[in-house]
This record gives sequence, structure tokens and C-alpha cells, in this order.
Amino acid sequence: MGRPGRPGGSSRAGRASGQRGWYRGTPVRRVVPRAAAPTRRPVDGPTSEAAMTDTSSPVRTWPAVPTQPDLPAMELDVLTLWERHDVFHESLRRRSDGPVWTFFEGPPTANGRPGTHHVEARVFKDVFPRYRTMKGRFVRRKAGWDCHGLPVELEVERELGLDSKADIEAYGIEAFNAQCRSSVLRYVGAFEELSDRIGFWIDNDDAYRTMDADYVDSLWWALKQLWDGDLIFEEFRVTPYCGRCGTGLSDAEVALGYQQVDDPSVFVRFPLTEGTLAEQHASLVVWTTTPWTLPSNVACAVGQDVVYQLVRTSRFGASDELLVIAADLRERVIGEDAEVVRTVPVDELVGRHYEPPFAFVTSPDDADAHRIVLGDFVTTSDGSGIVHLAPAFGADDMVVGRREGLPILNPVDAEGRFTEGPWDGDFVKDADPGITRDLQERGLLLRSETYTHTYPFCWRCKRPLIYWAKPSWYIRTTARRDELLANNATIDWHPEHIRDGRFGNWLENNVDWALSRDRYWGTPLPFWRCEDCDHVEVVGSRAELSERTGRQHTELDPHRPYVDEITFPCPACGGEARRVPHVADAWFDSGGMPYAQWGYPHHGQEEFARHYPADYICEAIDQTRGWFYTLLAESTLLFDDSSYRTCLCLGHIVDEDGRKMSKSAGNVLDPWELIEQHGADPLRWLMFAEGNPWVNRRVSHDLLADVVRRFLLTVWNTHVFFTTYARIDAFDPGGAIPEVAARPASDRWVLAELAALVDTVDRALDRYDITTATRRLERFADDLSNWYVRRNRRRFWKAASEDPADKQAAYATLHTCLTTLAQLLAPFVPFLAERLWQDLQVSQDPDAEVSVHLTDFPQASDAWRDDTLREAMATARHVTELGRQARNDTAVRTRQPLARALVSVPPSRREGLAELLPDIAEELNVKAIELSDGTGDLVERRLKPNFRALGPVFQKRAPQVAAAISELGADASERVAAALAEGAVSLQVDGDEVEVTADMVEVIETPRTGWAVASDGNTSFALDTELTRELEVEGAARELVRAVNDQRKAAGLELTDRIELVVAVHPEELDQALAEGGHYETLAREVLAVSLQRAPVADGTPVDLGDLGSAQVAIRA
RNA sequence: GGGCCAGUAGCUCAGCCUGGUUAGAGCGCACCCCUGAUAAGGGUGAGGCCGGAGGUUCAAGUCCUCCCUGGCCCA
Repeated sequence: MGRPGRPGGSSRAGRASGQRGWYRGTPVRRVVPRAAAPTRRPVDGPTSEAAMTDTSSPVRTWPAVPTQPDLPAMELDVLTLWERHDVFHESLRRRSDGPVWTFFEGPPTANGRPGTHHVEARVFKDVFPRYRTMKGRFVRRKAGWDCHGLPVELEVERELGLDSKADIEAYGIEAFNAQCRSSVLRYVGAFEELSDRIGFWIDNDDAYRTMDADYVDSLWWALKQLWDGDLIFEEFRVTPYCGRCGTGLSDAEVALGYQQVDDPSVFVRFPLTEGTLAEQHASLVVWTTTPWTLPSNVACAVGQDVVYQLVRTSRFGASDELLVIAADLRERVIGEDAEVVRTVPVDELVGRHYEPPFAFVTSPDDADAHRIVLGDFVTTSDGSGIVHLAPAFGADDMVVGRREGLPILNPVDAEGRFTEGPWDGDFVKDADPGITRDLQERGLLLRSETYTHTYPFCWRCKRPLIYWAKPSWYIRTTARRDELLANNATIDWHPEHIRDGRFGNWLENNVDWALSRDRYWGTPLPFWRCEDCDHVEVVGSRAELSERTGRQHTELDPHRPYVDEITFPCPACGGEARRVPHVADAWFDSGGMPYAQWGYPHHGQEEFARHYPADYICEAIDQTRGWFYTLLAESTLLFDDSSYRTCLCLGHIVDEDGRKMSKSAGNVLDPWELIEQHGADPLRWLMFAEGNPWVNRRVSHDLLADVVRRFLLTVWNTHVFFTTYARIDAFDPGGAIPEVAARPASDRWVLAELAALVDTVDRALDRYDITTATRRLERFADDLSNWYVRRNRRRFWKAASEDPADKQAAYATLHTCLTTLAQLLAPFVPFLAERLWQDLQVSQDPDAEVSVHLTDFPQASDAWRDDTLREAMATARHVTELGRQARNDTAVRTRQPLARALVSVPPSRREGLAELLPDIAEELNVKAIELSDGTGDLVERRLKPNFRALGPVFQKRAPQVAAAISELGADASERVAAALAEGAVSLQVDGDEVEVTADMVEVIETPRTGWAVASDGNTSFALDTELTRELEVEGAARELVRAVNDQRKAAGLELTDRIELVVAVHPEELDQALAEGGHYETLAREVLAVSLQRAPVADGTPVDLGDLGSAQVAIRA
């Protein structure tokens, strides 16, 4: 039973020890505490200790954060923290006075283990409530369980070895339902455990269960409402029916079981008995794929617009026989050589009688059966154009039969077996071959072949369904089709096309909801029928039932068989009213959850008013015809609106190759395996960030490993970087921090990016656009790590004495970024976010919230905003990329400083750039970067047309104008560029003068220095690769720094350890040059040498300084 | 047969609603850099008739029509 590596049982006691054990590489496997703990401790208050963060000493130090996190173990510790502070419930309590934001939980059936697709749905159900909670809304999260229905019964039948309704009844309904009751909750624990482990916050203690008496009471109320509104009726209708299960199925259920099968396809002679055609001994050609329905034939249908012919053929055994068939199908059925005698008008056919193929089922004497009628469903796409009608076994047949007053011949019982004739006792489908043989023997069969088509099978027991006429209860949804469509139009669908596409179309073609099931474990229909006068009384609650019977039924278990035993006097005639035997389609249960979860209206009126409708629901797309529909149908019929405002439809989970996960394919991924190997956060992020929510999502170990590397570890590494140095320097976030405006450009830049990030993520989450949010977060994490930290590392490690304010600014900036990022990430990856929060805030600030999930969603400070700087930095980074490209091309290694470079960018992108040039210079190790102002001799200017501006003005001539602009020579370009700075310029285009303005062209500058150039569009970078002796010496000095730092690392020194250094450089001139250039001082400072000795080294490490010489270095701690 | 969705680099996906002339990211691949985030980190490059064909437009990955392929749903 147990999964490997997950010892069973709760071991909360074992969790207190082993602090920080999660990063040592030793697998720490602990069991997740059940969310449904019987009691919860109140929150200790803000001074509570933070898990694993070493804050026990009075001095608040920064935690030592491991570079190699064990994410799954880290998450388990976060779970402990949440448990200890009861964070989920506290987050609810904090917002209990806030404006309500309502989420409805679509109840899963817990009679199987939860799979990866449940994780998908649950994390999407989690992220938006978390976000709204952080935005100050009260988001009550009531769990729910779908308890009734055929799947449950089937499971129990299997366990008990029962195989039919007769078996169940022999076993006893009471005992059977008792088994169902216990079976359905069997895996609730497994669901709760998984939900808890993936951070899905839902209130399991407050769960609704569709089998609870109060819940059923609500459904009874709803059914009575519908009945009173004349929206429920009983009718003898043909429904898809499973003989084995003994019940009709809803459209949604039928849809689950289509399979491609080979069925018989028979063409049968129906000899006419009346009129001219009969005198000629002509026969109708009738086609069917269900021979077993032929004994029940009562009529044949022809189409008003179909052309029929009388055909002579000898092909089928009889010589020169005459057959009637649709012209379009003659060749296909009878063959090319058939002789067409004449066209037969439809009027000549309608009303004529024929000889039925079987006689063992007899129709009532007064019935006018076995004649030809009109049917608007007759087509010539298949068959013969003459359709056999058996009203008991076809919906169209039944409709026509009613219209024409035809009898219903039903020789089939509720198990789908013949009740009379030669095949008495056979399952009807099994009788097909015998019936075909019989037709053959009696000379009625023309052709018999197989026909491949899709046919519905019972989705539970896999046996073929039959269409069978039986009395059933329906909800008259068709009467409210317009309202359904109107209410659908108010729903904010994600993706949008569901509204008018899949769901809208479905509603357009709405049929009445087949409500009743002839089963046992379900909500009993509260319909009592008088045995004498057939009056139906609908009971709206157990209390009402008590009134009717005069006995106390308020404690009644409203299930079969107990409710079946209750009778009361018919209010109409005083006869005995008995409950009809049916139970409700289980979809009616779940569709009723908006009111029934509160027991409304018998209880919970206040809660219902407060939590209706839902602001948000979310399920997989297969719920369109399921829960999404039943919710809408019930709320439309009962309350005339939609019970949900926003609906997010998820795609399915598929494997790495895009295949559906199935047991037979062996590609099912157990969620626990994924979580234990990679963690819940990676799985969550994969769900959120990998494609749009509604496209099928691939899940695999490789994809998860990728998410960890690409995103989570990027964030983590930044965190490690910060805490490592903050710890060394004992950075105090509460200390003197320079104003944002006083900080260096890169600080202001990253805060400006942070501001934009906050705005974007907030806006995106507000409109359920998770793709934009996650992509933006990924980009920021990359910007922060690979630009901000990369560019500013030195500020963190340099001596504080150099520039204390600058160092404080750097710490404060990165601290703000990481803290804010933790809050932004909290709804998505709640574990990592919590870890960051604990390390960055709780470890420092005694007043910090005990959990990031109790904080408000961040808002960007106006002091951070600076879009000009963001633009300028974007340009600077672009330039840097070009610089790297140029360096790469020249193959001069980065440690070798170069003297200068020239940058050209369009005037529109120059604002604020000058301030950032030192950054670029440092990144590229170039002494000086000059920004071309567009006037020097070093650049050549060309003009590039700007179509966006040209197009609207010149329309059809735009291409010519554009060509004229780009074809200008170098000198002309120069002149035009200069003139454009002053105003508009006239150009000759195909002999005409056209006026061109500055916005219509872009000036492209290209350096003409002969240096190493890299350019991209309108931006270019030229690198002077000429080396002077001075530069080379400096390069050698850098080489020495690197070599000594290598030594430090090899010696296993800490970042703060001081060393003594001995260096011997050859030849003498180089040693001299290094000394004169002050490079030894730099070397000593860079490698934290307290002393530097220039002396021969006995057993030092050799350092190759290229053409310049070589060195030996030795260090001592 | 009908509806909906998807088709963009070897792979996984953005971009399409709101058209603008070098189409993006990650992974993979090749080459390289860095060595004070180091059992890490980073760069550069190659690689795209944006499924196909028409059309609209000065301009189409983006809008329209048809078709092809795959998936889902329906019948």
C-alpha cells in the first residue's frame, strides 16, 4: 500500500529535530501532517520562531543558506511551519471582515487515488484564492466530495462480486448502500494528504458531502422548486440504456463510452401489400444496423425530398425482382447494371402497407401499423433511403410513432433481453446473427455485411448500450434555453472561445436533462405517486415529509431503502402515495453545490447570500458538459443567473510525448513520485508556466528538472548570494539606508524593473492571465540574477570602508527585490516564497509577519518607478551583447583590458544612457566607452525607412518612398539626416516630390574605424583591439588575481580569511612594470592579502602570463 | 458528417485579440568565457518558406476564406 520512502502514519513528533537537515544531501523523508487535524492551535504571535532559521540567539543573524537545496525536504519543513502557526486558517481569520471573494470547489469523487491531473486542477484552484487573499479579500475555501453515482456502485459491485441489479437486490439495498457510503470516502485521506503536500489550501474540516442528509434536503427543495415551475416531467422516451446496469444514461455519460465497432449492416426486402407496386410484387429495400429491432418494426419512413426508383434486378437470387430504393443509393446497393423501371413519387409510397419482416411480436388489433410514413430525418448518406422504424428503440422512431399513432412494440426487458419469440432470453445484440440467418432463410435478406462506425458503450461496464423506450424523469431545460444562453454570455470564460464555441454550441442544442436513474446509491427523487390516481406529490425536505406522514422524519437517512418505505395518503384522493423508485443523476448533486453546500434554504441562508455566485471556478475542459453545465442549468432554472462569474478551463495532462496518460499505455505518472523527487513547487510552476492553462500540459521528470534549474534555482542562487554576504557583513535592513534616489543607477534600475513586475503580475493575476504573470516573473528572476547581481557583485564583497553608503544601498536594494519577489511568488510557489520570507524577513525583523502568506500583495513604490532608466538599461544591455559579440570575434580574452570602444545608438535611445556607460565598460573590460553623438567622423550614417510612419501617409507609394530612402548614397544620407534634424525634407520619388519627416526614417550609424564591429539593426559597437604595454601589464595583474584566488579556493579558505602572499614575477621588467603601475597593491587588496612579498618562491604555483612572462605564487593563511 | 482547439527553431513553448519590414525564450547542439554565487554562473553562434494555398492591405506569423495534419468534443 505505502509508497516507497514514505513511511505510513503521522510522525509529527519526529519533525522537530533535524533542523536544516534538508540541505545536507541526506534524504529527509517525513510524512506530511494531515491538514485535517482535529484541533488547531491559535497563532502564537509575531515572535514565534521561524522554522530552521537560526534566530535563537539574541543577535539576529542571517541564516546560512545552502547552495544545494533539497527542495522536497525544504517544503516539508515549510509545511511544519504552516502547521505550527495554523497559517491557512489565520490567513482566513485576518480577512474575515474583508470583501468576500468566492471560490467553489468542484467536488471530486474520492473512490480512487488522486492522480497528476488532480494536482493540475488543485494548483489552479489554489493560486487565485491565494492571490485574492493577499489582496485583502476573504476567500472561504470549502472543500467538497461527490459521493453518489454509478462509479461508486460499480466499484462496490466489483468488490462484492455482484453482477446485476438482481444480485444487488438479493444482497439487499440497505447493505449495498452502506458499502457505497464507506467506499466513497475511502480515498478522501489520500486526497487530503496530496492537497496538503502540494500546498492546496482548502478547508477539509468544513467540507460538504453530497450524500449528507442536509445536502440531500437542499436538492429535494430544488427539485420541488422545479416541479412547481413545471420544469420536471415524466415521459416515455427512448434513452440510451445499459441492460446490465439496468439504467438509462445521460448524454454526458453516453459520450464517455463511444467505441469504433463493426456492426451488422443488413438490407432487407419488405414486400408491399397494397397498390400498384404490390401488384407488381415490388419490395421496399430497408436498411438497418440493428437487426434485433426488426421484430419491433411498425413502419418505414421515406424522405419528402428523396427521389425513389423502381428497379429491376436479378442480382439477389430472385430473377427480375422489383425493388424500391432511393435513386442516390441504387448503384451502391444494387449495382451499376440494375435496370431503372421508373421513378416512384413519394406520394405513391406514403400510406401504403407492407409485410413486416417478423410476426412474433404482434401489434394491437386497432393499430394501423406497417405502412410507409414521412420522416424529415431520412437521408441518402447511408442505407437505402427507406428507414425502418421501431419506436421502442429509436428517438426519431418514437417521435414519428407518436405523430402517426403507431404502436410501440417492445419485446425486450430491462436487462436488454428478448422476452418472446425464437430469441427469448437472449441479449438483443447477441441475437443479431440469428435474426440475420432467419431473414436469409426466409428469402427476405438482400445483403448482409459489416459496418464500421462509432457506437456507444456503457462507460462503466463496457457493454453496448441500446436505445430503449422507458419512462424517465426529465428536467425541462429546453424551456429555458434562451436564459441559459443569456446567462452563459455573462460568464468570463478562459479561454474565451468556450463561451461561444464548445459550451455555447452545446447550449444551443440543449435537450431536456434526463434526471432519473434506476439505481440505488444516489439522491432519491422526492416524488411520491398515488397508487390509485397517479397524482404526484413532490416533497421539498424531510421536514415536509414529516408533515405529510404525520411522523417524525427529520432524522431520516434520505437514501434508499429507507425513503422507499415511507408512504403517505395522497392529498388528491386519499390513496397511498409511494415514492418512485428512481434516484437522481449524480450530476444534479454537484450542480446543486452552490446552495446545497450550505443546506440552503433550510439552513445557511446567510452563507448562501454571502457566497453566491462564485467569483471563480476552475476544472478541466471535460467539465463543459458536466459540472459547468449542471451548475449553470440549476442556477438558471432556480435563480435565473449563472452561479459563477469566471471559469477557467484546464487542458489535460499528457506525457512527455504528448500522449494521454493511461494505465494501458503504462505512462501514468504518480504525483507523489514527482513531488518526492522534485518538490511541489516545481510541479506547481510547471503547471502554471508551461503553456496556456487550457492546452494539454506535458509533465515529466525532465521537464520538472528543467523548471528547477531554469527558475527555482535561479531565484535560490540569488537568495544564497544575498544571505552569504549579508551574513558576513551583518547587514542590518533596519539601519541607515540611502534613499532610492540617492542610490546608483543599477539599484534604481532594478527597483524600476521590480515596480513594473509588481504592476504586471498584479494586473495579470487580476484577469486570470497566469501565462503573462509567470513569464514576467521568470524574466525578472533572470534579470535580477544575471544582470543586477552579476553587475554588482563587487559592491557586496568590497570592504565597507570603501563606500559604506554604496554597500548599504546594494544590500537594501537586493533585499527589497528578494522580499518583494517572495511575496509575488507566494501564490504560485508557496513553499519557496515562504522560505525566502523566513530567511529574509523573519530572521531580521521581530515584527515581521510569521508567514509570507499573511502579508498583503506587494505594491510598487512610486519612488521605484523610472521607465526612462528601464529603457536606457535595455539599450545598455543590448550594447553589452554587441560588445560581447565583438570580443568573442576578436578572441581577446575578457581578462585583458582594452582601451576603448565606440557605441552608436539612435538618438531616441540615448536618453540616460551616458550614466550607464561605465557599467558597460566594466562588464566588457574596456577602459573607455564613447557614445557617438552622430556628428563625429567615426561613423557613417545611412537611412532606414520606418514603415509604421510611412505607410499611413504614402499608402500605395510607401514601398517606392521607402526604396528611395534606403537607396540614398552615403553623402546624400548625411545631408538628409542633417536636414531632417531641422524639419521636413523633399525627396524625388518616381518623378514626384514627396515630403518626408523625421519620424519616417531611422538613422543607422555604422562605425568606420576599422575596429572590431558588431551591429544589430540600428545599434552598433566598435572595439579598439589595439594593445599597449600598459594594458598588457594590467592584464597580467588580473591574471595574478585569478591565480591567487584559485589558490585560496584550493586551500579551502573562507571568503573572509586573510592571507600572506609571496609572488615572484619574471622577467624583471614585468615585475617592475607591475610595481610601477600599482598593480601589486590592487592584487593584495583583491585577494585579501595582509602582506605581499615579492620574492623567489620555492614551491609556488606557476602562473603563465603569456608573452609577457610567468610567475610563481604562494599563499599562507 | 458537424463544432472547437492546436500546428512558429531538433524539442517544449511565447508572440496572434490590437497588422508595421532583423520573429522571441528555454532546453538541446557547437564554440567559448568566468573562477569572490564555484559540485555554481555566464556568453557567442548555428538553427525558422511562422502547416499549405488563395485573399484583404501600402504592409500579414498576426485579419478573412479554403485545404492538410493532430487532438478534444459532438453525432
